[in-house]
Amino acid sequence: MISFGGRPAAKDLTARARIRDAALKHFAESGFSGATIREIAKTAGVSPGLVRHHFGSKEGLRRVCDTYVLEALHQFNDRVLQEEAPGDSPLTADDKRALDPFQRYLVSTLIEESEVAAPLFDEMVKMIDRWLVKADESRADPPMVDRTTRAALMVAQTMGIAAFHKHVSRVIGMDVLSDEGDQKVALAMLDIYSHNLISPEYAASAREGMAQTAPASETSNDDTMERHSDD
Amino acid sequence: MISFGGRPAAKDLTARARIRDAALKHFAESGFSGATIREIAKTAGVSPGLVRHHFGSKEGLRRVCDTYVLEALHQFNDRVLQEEAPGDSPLTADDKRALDPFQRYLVSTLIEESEVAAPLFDEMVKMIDRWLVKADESRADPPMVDRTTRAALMVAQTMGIAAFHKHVSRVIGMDVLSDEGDQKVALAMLDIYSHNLISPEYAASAREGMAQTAPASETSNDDTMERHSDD
DNA sequence: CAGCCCACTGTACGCACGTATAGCCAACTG
DNA sequence: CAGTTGGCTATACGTGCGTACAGTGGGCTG
Repeated sequence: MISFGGRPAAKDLTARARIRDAALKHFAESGFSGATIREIAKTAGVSPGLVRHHFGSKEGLRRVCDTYVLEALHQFNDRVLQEEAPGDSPLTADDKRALDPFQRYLVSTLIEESEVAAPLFDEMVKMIDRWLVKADESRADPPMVDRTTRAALMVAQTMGIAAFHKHVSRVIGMDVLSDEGDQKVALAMLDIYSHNLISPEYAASAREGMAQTAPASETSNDDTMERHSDD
Repeated sequence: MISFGGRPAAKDLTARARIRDAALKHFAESGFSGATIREIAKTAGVSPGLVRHHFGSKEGLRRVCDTYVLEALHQFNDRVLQEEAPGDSPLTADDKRALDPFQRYLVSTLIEESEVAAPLFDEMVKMIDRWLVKADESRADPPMVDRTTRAALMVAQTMGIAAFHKHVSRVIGMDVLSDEGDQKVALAMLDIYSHNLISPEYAASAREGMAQTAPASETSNDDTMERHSDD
């Protein structure tokens, strides 16, 4: 069982564990390519050579960190699903708090494509999908698109808040990772998800409008980034 | 005026413009640190030395690209605000399509902190905020949090879809950048934003519950990433 | 035509990185 | 006590990067 809260003092950890923890920290803050073995070793209080000794290569170290986080998320997922409908919200405040340490690592992992990025994302989709099942029960009209698509988009949206938390913090004037900011974010999410930002009537008409204008894909998707004016 | 659609043939561009376009492309795909001057020069069909000749340094090249995109977004924003309530949706399909080439660049710029990252984000917040004004008019109860906070979170969410579009595409089984996938995403967003994923009753009770458990910030936000179990 | 400017190239320097390897030292084993 | 194992360090190698700089050729100006 991977513990989220308790932990032995840093000095009591195995050098291997200290390296892994340092790597989790650096990968989360700087990404995989941005982090360096030398800095990770310095944080762990060991020599760079020892990193290679224990993990073979930087890629090997990444693999260990990835599976560690994947396992943690998987256990967390199981625990949430086991509780079986604790309320109406997808996550309690405590649950969100427990995931905080891993959020930035998840973001970095998902953006730079590693092997476990897909399983990690799918695991989160599974979580939201499960929650959408219940949410769909209390709606009158059938959903416009399948549940999985909506779940995937909501996961991407949620991770977006974590990815750009620095900008969000700056705009709202408080750190979203602090208790105060987290509460404000939670309130905002409650508000957003409990109110229709688009009226159902307009959504219906917009759907029909879309069905007319674009019944099928027509244009080729060439490299759109090379379109700019000259000087 | 920066053109979004029309562009001269690649060979007719100034070498300087070709370098800038190549940089926009590489920065968008690989990020600033991931992109290399050598590869950018190769794409532009020039020598690496010419890049330095025209832009001074890699940082100077970034600065030019940043202001270019910032200007484009600013013009786009002005144009949208000028149209004054074209409908109920924040962006039309054509508008979204016009922003597509810059989305990945925006994501990369926002994640790696550059000087214009904050202005870019703020510009987008301004867009959503403006749209929220109208959305707030047609709701009965007062919002739980200020409009700016909700706007910032919605921007982060929206950018999250762009940031993780690869994973979303994999899960939903079609490229979200294609016409087909884009339409599906648009439909899903219409559905999500036109339905209450959380009942207002639960949201209200959850708000009161939160007010009790955490009336003020109490714990310090120490480094939460160093909490793990030993081996 | 002489002189100059400037876009542009080729080569080289210094640096930081991941990686490789030889060796040290404490702990365990017979 | 001799021998071996394994955690650990120090040093060095190769590579790719941003950067620097000398040089070149075409077009403009006087």
